[in-house]
Amino acid sequence: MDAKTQARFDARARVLKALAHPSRLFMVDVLSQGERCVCELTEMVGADMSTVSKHLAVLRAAGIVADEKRGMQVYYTLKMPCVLRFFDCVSEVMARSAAEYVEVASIR
Amino acid sequence: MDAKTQARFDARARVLKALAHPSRLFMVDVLSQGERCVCELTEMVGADMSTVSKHLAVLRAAGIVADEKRGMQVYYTLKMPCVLRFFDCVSEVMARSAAEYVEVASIR
DNA sequence: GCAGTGCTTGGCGGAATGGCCAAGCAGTTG
DNA sequence: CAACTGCTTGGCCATTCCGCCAAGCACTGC
Repeated sequence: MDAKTQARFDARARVLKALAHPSRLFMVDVLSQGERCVCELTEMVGADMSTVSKHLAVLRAAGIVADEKRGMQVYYTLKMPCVLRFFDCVSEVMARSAAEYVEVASIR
Repeated sequence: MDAKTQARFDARARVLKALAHPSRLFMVDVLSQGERCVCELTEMVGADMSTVSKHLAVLRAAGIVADEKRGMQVYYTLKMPCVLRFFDCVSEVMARSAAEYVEVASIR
């Protein structure tokens, strides 16, 4: 794997890492339906606001969401709706994995 | 976020986490062109075989690849070709991120 | 200005991840 | 059986991630 190839896969992995957390996936899902302020997302996720803010910073750094301050609130929007397509594939993987778990369980 | 929703996003995150590493993405890419034994992948990735083996175990646990022992070698195959679709979207994210980096750099 | 709200950042402890080396294990070959 | 190959597993260390609390910062309103 040469340096150029390495760099390309590093970049891809960075985006996937940004998405690879349940709370962040949930927020992306919520934001696909429209912008939300941090307070709303905090409420929905059910974690400390500082935690949610840091998750949003991760998504922002990856270019997946953008923030805009309006008045006292900061609104986040989904910049990469195409990431939603991930879910279709992931669901497929999940369905098979679940089936295998059942299979393994029944063997035991 | 109720327990059921939590479980769904946990499951999705698990698959994304399995993919969120440069070496693992590279191996998925290689496997999309056909099966490979661990020794070949080790050679291509350029890491210790034990490291590669552990990465493959992560992909296998997520249901993304499958292994089959034939003779002295273990061959891995891609079970979820749909994960390749991720890359199109990731490329798009990368292109925009790169553009922003340039922008930020030029401002400095 | 000062108190209050909304958000971000710093910091800390605990958990998970990733890499290598070494040891173990299965299958092959002499 | 003994030596060898291909792979996996255990263990260790360094690094990163993740959650909360506390502090700081920006804007609003009294």
